[in-house]
Amino acid sequence: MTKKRSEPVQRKPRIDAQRNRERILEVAKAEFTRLGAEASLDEIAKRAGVGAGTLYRHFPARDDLIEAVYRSEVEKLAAAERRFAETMSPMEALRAWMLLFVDHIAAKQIIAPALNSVVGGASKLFEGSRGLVLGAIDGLVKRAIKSGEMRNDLEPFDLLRALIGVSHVASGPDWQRSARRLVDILIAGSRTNK
Amino acid sequence: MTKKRSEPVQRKPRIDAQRNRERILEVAKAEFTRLGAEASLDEIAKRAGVGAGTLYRHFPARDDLIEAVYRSEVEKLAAAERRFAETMSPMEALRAWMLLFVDHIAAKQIIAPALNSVVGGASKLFEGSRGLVLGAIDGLVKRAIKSGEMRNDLEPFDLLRALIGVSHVASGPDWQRSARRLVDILIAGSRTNK
Amino acid sequence: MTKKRSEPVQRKPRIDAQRNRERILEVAKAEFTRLGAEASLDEIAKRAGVGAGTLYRHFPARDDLIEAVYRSEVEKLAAAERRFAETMSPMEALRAWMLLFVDHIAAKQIIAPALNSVVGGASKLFEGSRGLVLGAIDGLVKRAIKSGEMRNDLEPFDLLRALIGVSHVASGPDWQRSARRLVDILIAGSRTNK
Amino acid sequence: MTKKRSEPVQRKPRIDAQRNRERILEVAKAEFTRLGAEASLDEIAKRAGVGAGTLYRHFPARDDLIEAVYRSEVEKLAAAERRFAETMSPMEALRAWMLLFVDHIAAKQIIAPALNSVVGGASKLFEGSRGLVLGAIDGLVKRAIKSGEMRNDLEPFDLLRALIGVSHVASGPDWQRSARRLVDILIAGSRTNK
DNA sequence: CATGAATGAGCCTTCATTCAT
DNA sequence: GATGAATGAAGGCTCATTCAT
Repeated sequence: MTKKRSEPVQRKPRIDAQRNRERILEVAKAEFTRLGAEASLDEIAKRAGVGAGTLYRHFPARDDLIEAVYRSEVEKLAAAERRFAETMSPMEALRAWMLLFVDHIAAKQIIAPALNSVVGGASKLFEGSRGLVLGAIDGLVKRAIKSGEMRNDLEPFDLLRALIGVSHVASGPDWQRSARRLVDILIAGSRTNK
Repeated sequence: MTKKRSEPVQRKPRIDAQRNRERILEVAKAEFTRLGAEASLDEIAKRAGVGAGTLYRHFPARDDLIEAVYRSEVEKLAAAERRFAETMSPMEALRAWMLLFVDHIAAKQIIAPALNSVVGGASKLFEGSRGLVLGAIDGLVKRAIKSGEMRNDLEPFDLLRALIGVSHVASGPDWQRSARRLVDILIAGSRTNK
Repeated sequence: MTKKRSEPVQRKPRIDAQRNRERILEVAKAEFTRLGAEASLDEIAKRAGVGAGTLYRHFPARDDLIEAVYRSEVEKLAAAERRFAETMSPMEALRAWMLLFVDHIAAKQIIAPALNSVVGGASKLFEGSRGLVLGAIDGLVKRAIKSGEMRNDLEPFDLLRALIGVSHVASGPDWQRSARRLVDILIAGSRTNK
Repeated sequence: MTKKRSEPVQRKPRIDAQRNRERILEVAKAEFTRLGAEASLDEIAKRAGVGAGTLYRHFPARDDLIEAVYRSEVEKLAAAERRFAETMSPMEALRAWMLLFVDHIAAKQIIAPALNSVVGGASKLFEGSRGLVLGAIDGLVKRAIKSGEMRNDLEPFDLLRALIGVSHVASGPDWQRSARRLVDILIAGSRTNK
């Protein structure tokens, strides 16, 4: 606006905005991972190399930023579900997805709380993307039940809760292997008693 | 000078110190439950009806307060373990304790993180009481393995991690029943494949 | 929102940053003078008509503010030394500068302690500007010695120390004249015994 | 008062009170020396092994404590003056006393400010003991003037101010020798121009 | 007389959010 | 659209002083 107001120049168009948005998201993910959902927005803006105002233009409220970070992760999970369902046996696919979930989501301190409220159904935010995760686990579980390998009294939700719980524990030197063992216990506990 | 507006007059004897300490602990537990470990200490003091300085006299650092709250909970769990082990069958005792754990510890947002670091072994605080929880779960699991009902490849730690995870999820209208189902899945997954 | 109640409206341009900075410095100098280096930063901010945060943006640590105040004073002294050296005889210049030092620096309670640590060489802050004062007194003394009017066993440092001491005493109804007499004693004590 | 109110027991009489008072004074001097006049009274009480209330009983206000510390020092100086005056020549006595002053008073951060206000005549406290120092320096200077060795236009006050100033500078590795040189300059500047 | 618990004002500091440029 | 300065509300913590026992 401070430009000579006659030329319709348009030098720095959307590209810049888009680039900023992405940089912010990237940094935000890292910061939320490091410090949890309370990470300083000022710090995020600074690390992303933008002014505080710019961050606020893109994400008017803290939750908007959290959700954006969260959604990008969730989309990866949903995609994986489709991939696994096509290429693996039902129980294998379930197990693989559960492991991916833990691996991927764990240590990302916002994600677990965010998912938490998804499961709880409490929060307004995340409304949009909750379907993605729920759909994924639901599909996997239903397929496994249909195949007869899994108890039919199992609530997909419960499994999701358990996974979220396990993800919370992501810390300590050995947590990766521990998580793996836990997934296996969950799987074992979910099988039909042949 | 602006006193808590409900009590008549109240002396201020030495017993008050103890009473204050307890009131602070009580309020702190509630606040930590509501808001997590970041709850405002000033607010806690206010709700407990004491000056900020009084809180600091009793608990010079935030961690001291957290630990005190945490320890009082943990002691209840350890006591329960002894009770259960005496009066129930191994698997029953384990299940009962797990349920108690979830019921009791859940929704208390400091506890889970605190236990987390116990499991992770990372934190200096809680050093003192970590043995209590670890001992409890360890005893229960070992007894169940010895009885032949439980897989002998099970790491007590893993179960604790799973419980902590489940506890994290404490929210939503149905979480109590969900937690119960999860515990049963964990138990089922832990049994020997007869 | 509660604005300083005297100014009409005032834009809030970028120039304001500079203006704020200066206002803060001004107030800080006055407050440090009144109360010493422990003056309340909150109070300084309030008197300068800015929010606490603004003060902290400009001077992240108390020492940054102290140093800024200190440096602006010291620069005036260094400038005066150059002026005096050009226009006066050696002993006159020295005396004039000493009087200026006392007049100028005195009653400014941060300055004296700050200079103190300059002389002591102890403090990290002020590192930058210590050269200025040291250089000034050094130049004046060396010139006076060279002229033969001053004892050649005189440590410029000592004179500086004495001046700082005298500056400390700045209070009481008669201190200005007293300081003047002291400077003269110091000068007299520094002359060669013809 | 909470004792059985019939026996006139009197087990812990003045001795204790006196001992406490002295211990407090001792500790206070050390603390004031370490931290200046802002030292924590709580800390002083603690180090003296008494309750905060006890300190307040003996010294109702901070200034009362400061003055008490101050006075005990000042009395030593006054005593020294009498001693020196009897055993030394006028100028020697003056010089010795000045050195003692610097040695003794220096590094005791309350003393200098306290004396400061004595000289300034501003403060109500210290009223009582100001005469002691003033008397000492006055006596020494007058005697030296009378002997013809000292300029008769010298204000004893001025010398005191200078000494206080020099005392302020007490820090840095070399301050003792520097202070000594300064005293000599002052003496030199005070002599009659033979 | 001594004790030490309690109080609460006051200071420092951080940070989300707004807004003029 | 971007920038970054300004704001002000919290919150943490300390400490002088009072007061019940």
